[in-house]
Amino acid sequence: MMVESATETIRTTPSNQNGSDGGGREGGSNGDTNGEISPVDLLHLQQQQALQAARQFILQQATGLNSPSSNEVKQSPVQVPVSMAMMTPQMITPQQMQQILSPPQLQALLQQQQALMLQQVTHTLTHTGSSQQQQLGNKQLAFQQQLIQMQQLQQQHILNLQRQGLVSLQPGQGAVPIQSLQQAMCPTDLQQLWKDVTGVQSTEEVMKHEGLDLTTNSSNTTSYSASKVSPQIPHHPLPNGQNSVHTPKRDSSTHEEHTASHPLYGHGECKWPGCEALCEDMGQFIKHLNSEHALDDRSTAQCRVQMQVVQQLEIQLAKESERLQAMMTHLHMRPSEPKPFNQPLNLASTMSLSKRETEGFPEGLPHPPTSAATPITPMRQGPSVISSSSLHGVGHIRRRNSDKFCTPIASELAQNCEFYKNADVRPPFTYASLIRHAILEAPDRQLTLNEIYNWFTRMFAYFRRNTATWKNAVRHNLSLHKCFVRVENVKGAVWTVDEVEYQKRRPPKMTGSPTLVKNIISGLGFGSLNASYQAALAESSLGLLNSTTLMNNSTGASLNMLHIGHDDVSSTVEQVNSNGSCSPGLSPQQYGHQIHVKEEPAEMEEDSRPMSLMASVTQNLSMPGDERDMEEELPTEELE
DNA sequence: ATGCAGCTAAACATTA
DNA sequence: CTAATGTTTAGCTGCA
Repeated sequence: MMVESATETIRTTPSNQNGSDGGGREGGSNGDTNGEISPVDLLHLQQQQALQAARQFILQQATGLNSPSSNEVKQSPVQVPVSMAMMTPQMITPQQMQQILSPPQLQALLQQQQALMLQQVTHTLTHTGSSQQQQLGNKQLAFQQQLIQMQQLQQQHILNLQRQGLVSLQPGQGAVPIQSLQQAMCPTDLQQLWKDVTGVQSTEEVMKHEGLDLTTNSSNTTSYSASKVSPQIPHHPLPNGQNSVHTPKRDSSTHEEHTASHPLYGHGECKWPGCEALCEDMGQFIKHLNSEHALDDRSTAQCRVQMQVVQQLEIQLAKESERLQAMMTHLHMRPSEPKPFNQPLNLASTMSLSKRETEGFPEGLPHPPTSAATPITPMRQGPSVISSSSLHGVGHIRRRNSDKFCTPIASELAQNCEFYKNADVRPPFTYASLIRHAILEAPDRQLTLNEIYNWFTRMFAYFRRNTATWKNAVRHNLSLHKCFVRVENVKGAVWTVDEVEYQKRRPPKMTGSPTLVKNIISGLGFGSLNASYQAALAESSLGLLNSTTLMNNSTGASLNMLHIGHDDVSSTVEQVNSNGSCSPGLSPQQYGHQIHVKEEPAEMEEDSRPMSLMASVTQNLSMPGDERDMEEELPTEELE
């Protein structure tokens, strides 16, 4: 989900755009052909083309141009009342617009454009002969409906963004810093906005002209290729597409544009999709534009197709961006940030895969790629993103290790708290460890069953589904494990943790052998990298370890290895962990009781999160101890 | 091969 | 009676 991290997305986008721009420009400047346009360039160019066309329309209409001549005027931004948008010259690129406008402003812009168009339509209608009034009236009606649809669409989009946490703005809200906008909105979102605009415009055009019904608005389901091939387009789609590509906005922005440039005109050719008509000069082009590409069914259809193209490309871009994020996540591993997203996801998923899930459940697989979808989602992933893996819920993941000793779930959780809250990823802890953690976090170290349930759902997105299953498991664990003591209370029964029993559960585990770390690393199987990492490890730098972990995560094999290592390690370090890190991430409430930690050995989830690993490692390292410590720390728990 | 630990599922009892 | 809460048993899987 989606969730994707906005940041990453954003980052990606710019780069893509830039890259495309750069490429596009060069190629585009030539105007030529296209021989080898990369998908990105294509996307970029087409989007720009569509956007510009849309912008033009708005401007034109705003200026009152029903007449052809007015079209020519398009270049002057002039008159448009009000909004920045209006003030914005055509030449401004979407990116620029994005930078200039804050989310609220963008929204306002869209609304204004719509309103403006509506007004114009109305105006036009008013001045039209009575004979046509009826017809126009119908058109107007249709147009208005379309506008409404567009608005709804936009609102919906904005809401989605807000929901995803990508955008915090609210329609009426004050201006938002540009930066926030950029951060808040992922490229696709911005594109979507533009798309909406474009769509509106096209719609308007249509309306203006013949009353076509653009019912299509946005709903086209056709695929990119399909749309391109769509019968509606008389011209040669393919060539056009390419041309269009070439016509990058950049052209417009460049020198040519200033004087007499038109987004749809470049290198002496009409860049209208499917049209390669040669035009000696701007005047001729304008003429051609008005005669050949006036508002009619065909143009409308082409516009729609273009919209679809843009849409498809946006989707593609989003996917690629997600992939990139996932890749970066694996390779970069940002140590410090708690962002759950990245690593945790991967880790968790990977871990599970490596372990058992692989066999039975697909959980692991989907993650990497999917996770991105979230989105990110965040939130997505995400959110959502992540979700895929967890869905199965079923699988048992095993956590093996951790439970055995107590674990420093706290630190883990603390670090990846947000991640688990948003990502539909199964936590790598055992039910027992989670329950214990929940209880210990409570102010009085006791919780009712329902409160435990609530904690699970609050802390883990994963436990917001399949409630029957995990709740049953929770009850089962409470009853089964002696460490959970049921205490009759005035209000009813509450559950407490008997630390002694809990620790008894698992024997102090094995001692970590000094070699563990080494094994782990080697297990990861990094070639040369390993060497360096190992060296780093030698130095006992946690950071390195973290990275290593991440790296591992990326590869299944490595994961397994890692996993193993953890198990071994699992034992003791908890104290360290508990002391330090645990609480940080936890919510205030949770905070309270981390103290206990000491008692338990620190276990970490095995496989799971790199973060935790890192943390633990760090702790261990920090200690005078050696590998042994490491081992202990490494332990991870899985839960399932 | 065996035992342990953990997970899921389900049956059943008790209580609110 | 229903739903929530507890208890217990069974079958599986992974790991040591």
